[in-house]
Amino acid sequence: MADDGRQLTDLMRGVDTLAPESELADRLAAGDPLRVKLGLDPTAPNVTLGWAVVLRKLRQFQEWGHTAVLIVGDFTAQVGDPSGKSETRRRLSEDEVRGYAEAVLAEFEKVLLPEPLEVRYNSEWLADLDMADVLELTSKVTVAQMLERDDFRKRFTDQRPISVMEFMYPLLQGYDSVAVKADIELGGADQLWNLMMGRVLQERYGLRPQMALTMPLLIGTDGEQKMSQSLDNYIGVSDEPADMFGKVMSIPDHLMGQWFELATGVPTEEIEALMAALDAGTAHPGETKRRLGREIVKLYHGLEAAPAAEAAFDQVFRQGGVPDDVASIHLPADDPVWLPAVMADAGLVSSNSEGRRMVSQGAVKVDGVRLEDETCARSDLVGRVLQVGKRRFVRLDG
RNA sequence: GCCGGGAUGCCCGAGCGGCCAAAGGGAGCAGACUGUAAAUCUGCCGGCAAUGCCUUCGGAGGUUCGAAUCCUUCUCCCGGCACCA
Repeated sequence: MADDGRQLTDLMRGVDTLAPESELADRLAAGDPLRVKLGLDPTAPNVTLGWAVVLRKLRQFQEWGHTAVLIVGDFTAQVGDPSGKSETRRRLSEDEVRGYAEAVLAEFEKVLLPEPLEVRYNSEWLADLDMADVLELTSKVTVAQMLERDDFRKRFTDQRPISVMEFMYPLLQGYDSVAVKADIELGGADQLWNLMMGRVLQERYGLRPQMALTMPLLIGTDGEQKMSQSLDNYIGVSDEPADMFGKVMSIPDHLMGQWFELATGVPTEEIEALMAALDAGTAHPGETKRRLGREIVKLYHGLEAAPAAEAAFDQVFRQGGVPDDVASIHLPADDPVWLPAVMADAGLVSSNSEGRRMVSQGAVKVDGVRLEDETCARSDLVGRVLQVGKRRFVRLDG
């Protein structure tokens, strides 16, 4: 196969860890399509760019003809993956999980190819395990092996609680690999240990053990922590183009390299050139970041959406203007009008007090003119745009 | 089961009878600066049309002129020890 080299290079782009390292090349050379497993726990309703890093890797495998085996962890979501967490995670109800699963799957389809794709719910096999099966499963792994995992060991030595149920999580995830006979499993960098557990279990169940391939964790818009919905530092793949672009523009500069690499399809050599230009000072960071924003918007909303998103962004931020699609509200009949209440009613601020603070801090503008007083003649407001801070707008109707 | 420790605002955390809407930090918001960002500086950060008033310190009672602070009780969490057909 003349393509083997190219295929391997392509598949290895951005990869954090591949274990065992040499096996993938051999398997690709053998020419059989691989069963590529990716498990997702529907614990939140959106798909973030962080998730998309792994998803897009899965898509790459599809593009080379391998089968994507998507495991919806409807069962495991109710256990809760403790990976990287310092404490026991809240358990989700069945209804929550089902709702999330549907929402998340719909978003996944935007990234993955329809073929070859296999979607499986892990309750299919996990819900039917009886006690004998469970004992069998638990007999395959020792407590010492469990405690090799960093977060478990840490909690153990710190004398913080670890429930036995949490020990079950990696076993169940690993059992998924047994059930679907995965050849390779993808995941975020924090999943490596869990993926290796799948490998161990497959071997003990007499199957060919899977490979593990992890992607680095995308840092969130705060520039500090991994992107996640619970930290609210994320961009969702379904975010509106303008919103998506704006959020990209707000990331710290030092994230650009990683984001180009992991969140766009820009070729590696080109990214290197971009980064080199930044280091050399020959490229403007702002311009480079705009490129990043366009690339990301393009990926999820199409080619035409990118320039439009950028223009909308400029209108608001660069020119301090007003976006095109501003919601309208009706002013109360009073005259003069007391603005704090209007802002609170419109949801621009959380309370009248907050509104008053905004006025006193000079954050409130009417048609771009800073407001000095909380009250304002009605005639000066009708038909104008009320702005709070940089990005909250509302049009005032009579 | 026994012994001990704990529950404070979005989070962490001080307070231990009045000076407490509650220190400090983080997060967040706003303003200045900028590249839009980061960094930095400044301000805000329970509610109320407001020099005051109202609701907050796990729940319910009580003591007191006065309680986040003291007492009783309940709920929940944590640790240690014991027990385990």
